[in-house]
Amino acid sequence: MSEEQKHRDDSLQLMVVLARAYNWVTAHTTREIRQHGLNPTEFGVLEVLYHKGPQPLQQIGEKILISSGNITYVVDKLEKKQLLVRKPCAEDRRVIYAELTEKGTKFLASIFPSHKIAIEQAVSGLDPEEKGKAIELLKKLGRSAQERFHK
Amino acid sequence: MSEEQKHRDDSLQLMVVLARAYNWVTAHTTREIRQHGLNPTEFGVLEVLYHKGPQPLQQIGEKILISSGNITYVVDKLEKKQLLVRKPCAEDRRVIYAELTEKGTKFLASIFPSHKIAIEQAVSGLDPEEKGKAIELLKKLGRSAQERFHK
DNA sequence: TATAATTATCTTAAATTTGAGATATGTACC
DNA sequence: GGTACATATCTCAAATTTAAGATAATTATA
Repeated sequence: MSEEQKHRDDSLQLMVVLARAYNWVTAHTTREIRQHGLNPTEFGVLEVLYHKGPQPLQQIGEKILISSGNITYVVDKLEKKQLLVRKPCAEDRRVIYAELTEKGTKFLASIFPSHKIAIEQAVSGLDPEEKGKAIELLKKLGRSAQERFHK
Repeated sequence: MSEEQKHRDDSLQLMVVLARAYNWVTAHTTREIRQHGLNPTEFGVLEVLYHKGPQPLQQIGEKILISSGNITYVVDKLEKKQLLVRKPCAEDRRVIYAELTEKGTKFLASIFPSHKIAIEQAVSGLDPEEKGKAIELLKKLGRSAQERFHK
């Protein structure tokens, strides 16, 4: 196959290996998360709040790419579990913040170490230098794919 | 931050940028797929059959990482749409193959070009050399994550 | 100010996915 | 042959997710 031909199929192959890598890496983290009684979406919401502080529901949904209906559903569940609370925004009364409770913060702090270990195990096939290169490329890829996605 | 500390967080960051890249790249392909009246899982099944030929249901599920119940459901839908047929295996009567119909093959052939364009658009933020490097790293990452995942 | 357009959240029904277990078949071993 | 274990598909209920539209609040514009 010519160099030309090789390049013509690169995008397709990149898509394939990206999907495969994502699926198998998340297989590790999903199993770990479920062991703590959460599903991946619930964990995603808690993780955003844990690292970024209180966030409007809307913005949480944007960060983890789920629908508005799903955000309502998941936040309801987490509120029932008393891991977070809803706080109406005083400046803009359409907006509602989600904020971790003390219980939620402690819970996240308690499961994060094993979550991190699961990730390290999942990606340990790359050495530090390769990880650095992969981070650089994936950052660029993700950023550009987002920019090129027009509603 | 020390080099040591930087490396300690590499795995976490790799996970983050991998998820972000995957989510935004698939946002492109998912929209494209839905325009043809399919959901991503249905497309995934058809794509496997299109590229690999008739496959036992079990093996389709393994390739695209979905549950056995889901495979039955999706194959039912595709069979109703007359895009594929079930074919019992003569050698092993537990096994059922899925095989594209002529309609299914033609359909895939008709949507694949625009699917490919959507992918090319999604990953066009990387130049050919970067794509090659990313493919190499993601291939290694996916393979090792799969190997390290023990049931 | 009034009107229109936009935004954030929620509601509801339908679609999708999973998980547990049922059924039937195949394989290994005694 | 018979028994235990493994495998492939399917069934069914419950969990999750989406899509469309309702409601309320905000912003932009005439």
